[in-house]
Amino acid sequence: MAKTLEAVALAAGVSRATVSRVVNGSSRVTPETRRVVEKAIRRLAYVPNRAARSLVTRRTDSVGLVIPEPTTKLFGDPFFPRLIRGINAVLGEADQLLVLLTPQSAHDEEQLGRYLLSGHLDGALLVSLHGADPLPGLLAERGIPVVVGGRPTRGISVDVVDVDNVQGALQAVRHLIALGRRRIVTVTGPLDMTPAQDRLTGYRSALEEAGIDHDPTLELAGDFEQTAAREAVERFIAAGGRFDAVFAASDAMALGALSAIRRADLRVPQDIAVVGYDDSALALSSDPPLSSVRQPIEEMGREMARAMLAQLGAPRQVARSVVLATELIVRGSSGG
Amino acid sequence: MAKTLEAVALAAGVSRATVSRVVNGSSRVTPETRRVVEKAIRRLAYVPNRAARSLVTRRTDSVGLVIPEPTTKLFGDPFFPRLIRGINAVLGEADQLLVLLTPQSAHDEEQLGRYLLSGHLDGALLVSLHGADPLPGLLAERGIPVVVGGRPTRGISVDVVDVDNVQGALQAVRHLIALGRRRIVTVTGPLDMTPAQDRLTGYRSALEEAGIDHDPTLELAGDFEQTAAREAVERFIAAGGRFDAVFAASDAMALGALSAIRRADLRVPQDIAVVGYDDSALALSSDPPLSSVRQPIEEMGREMARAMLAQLGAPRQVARSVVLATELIVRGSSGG
DNA sequence: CCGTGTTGTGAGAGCGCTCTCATCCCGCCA
DNA sequence: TGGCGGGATGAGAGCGCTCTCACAACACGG
Repeated sequence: MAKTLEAVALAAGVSRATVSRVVNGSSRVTPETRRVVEKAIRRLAYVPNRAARSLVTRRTDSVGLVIPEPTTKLFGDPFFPRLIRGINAVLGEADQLLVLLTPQSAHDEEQLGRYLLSGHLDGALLVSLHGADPLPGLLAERGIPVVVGGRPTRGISVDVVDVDNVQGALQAVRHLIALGRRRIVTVTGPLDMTPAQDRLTGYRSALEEAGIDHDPTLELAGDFEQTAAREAVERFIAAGGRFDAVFAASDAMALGALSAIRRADLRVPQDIAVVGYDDSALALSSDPPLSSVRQPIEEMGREMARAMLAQLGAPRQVARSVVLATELIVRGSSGG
Repeated sequence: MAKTLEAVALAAGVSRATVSRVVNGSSRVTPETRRVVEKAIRRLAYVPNRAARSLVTRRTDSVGLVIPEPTTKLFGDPFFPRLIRGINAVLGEADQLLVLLTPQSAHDEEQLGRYLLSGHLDGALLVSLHGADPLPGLLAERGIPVVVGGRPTRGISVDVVDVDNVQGALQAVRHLIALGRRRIVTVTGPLDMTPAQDRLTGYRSALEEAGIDHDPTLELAGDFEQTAAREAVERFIAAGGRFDAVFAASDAMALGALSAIRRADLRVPQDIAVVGYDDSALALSSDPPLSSVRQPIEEMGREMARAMLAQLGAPRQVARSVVLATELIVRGSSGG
């Protein structure tokens, strides 16, 4: 039953220490001894006891992925599965476990802070925090390795892996401009979130570099959800707004725009070209299918895990920041 | 730094054993002693060392959630976040951690088997396995607590939490029948998966109880994806098939049907009423919005966690099976 | 007043592992 | 041939906790 180091040592005719050395792949062991030990390990199907190891090394070989409640709601789509796949692909190779933490209240979050602080987990991956979440700062301060996915509002000094939202929006709007569109409406996300801000910035830059005058009435406020976007576009049309394209900061909002446009008896893409953001399942299922900006979610997961491993390996250096490129997928809604 | 039991004992003027008793909420401690110890614990912000505890109790207080690769692809939508929220809500209260395992190959899966077997995790939650995955049987055999989400094909004796797919389909088709529809097409999922089978069963039962003759040509084979469904319905129409409603076993397929119907210049819901399954984001965003069967995903997570805790608490009894009810959400696509 | 039972508390032995030292062995140079 | 350096191995001490057992203290019946 109990496969212990001891048992392996006995079987291989060496000491515990030697087996330990072999298991940990470390240095000074004769090739021959190593072979013998490895055979014994295989024969006994020995697997090290994580708890015992943790007890002495003071590492748990597991990192937490913190998904705050609001986030859970926001992300539909295969965001999480993909992110997690990416994270686990890298973590798995390093023999690290991924522990899922889903604080559902401020109280939970506080508890979670203490939890992490007390060394139950080697580090924490935080995704898409809202505005001024104190968690990353708190943890980083105490020396807990932290990697944040998505740029947090506050300029805290932690490792960040982000998708280039500015570039994504830039690509989308450039595409519309290349199609000859000039009056391009954008529907933004909630502007207290950095992705929303960045996408708006990208939109503006694209217009600017094309020498198109900035017209604030073309910037409609949305919240990443479909309904508000539809209403915003309806209001815009009702107010007599002229436009020949829409760049929505999410696919759901693009669908909202689509339905407003259709009600106004305008055609997509002939009259109005539409581009969304996320390249979600929605994009493919809409009619016409939505041109959209694809984000490398899985890669983001991998980068987060890599950053974490780096921090675990080496004492904390300067905070690094990785920004991943996006890709514009052109489909029917922008006339291809 | 090191908040140990010892330190608390010292501070409270008692022995380690007594502190341990207090921490584990167990029996025989004078109320007064307990008070003193609790105060010391609070003052020192003591948190038990999980590794040390595991080492002696042989329990890790964490359970694994196994998400096989294919599953990851299949589930879009907030399926995972919701499931995980449900699981963690219950697990968290019992101070159990959720560890995410995402085997990406058969090799990984084998490794995972050994992993679980070697006592690194107290139990495993498995979701939506394909056909004859040997994992649940293997683990259950070795006495590892296992809870499967979604009924596996093989009749293995493990705890199962499932959503009532038969009932869901029944609700959907009854609704169509109540609307006066008689020639109801169904687009099925891949029939090697139990949800697909069950939904087909529900469809047939509904027809039968309404005394509508079973017509196999109305059962179109799909794969839960949009494209195949659209093509299937297109072929059906091209072949001169008559119908006045569609029940699709997934929202994505319902959208596929929708687009085929539209191309044939038929109106939804006037000519053809459509009902989907999953009540995903797709359902809301489609035009018209899709009537769809909603599944209690979060509740499913909670039930899975509860079943797991029950197994962890008591030695293995007879396998239990929990089936959760679904709810039909009626929207525009079936004419309200 | 002693024996017995009951209850709260303490002492101490590990759980399986890592890691520091000490030890041993071997080759090599003087 | 003796001494020495260096590399491979073993012995042993914990890591922080739980849990068994022994013990102390007290109540109570005979």
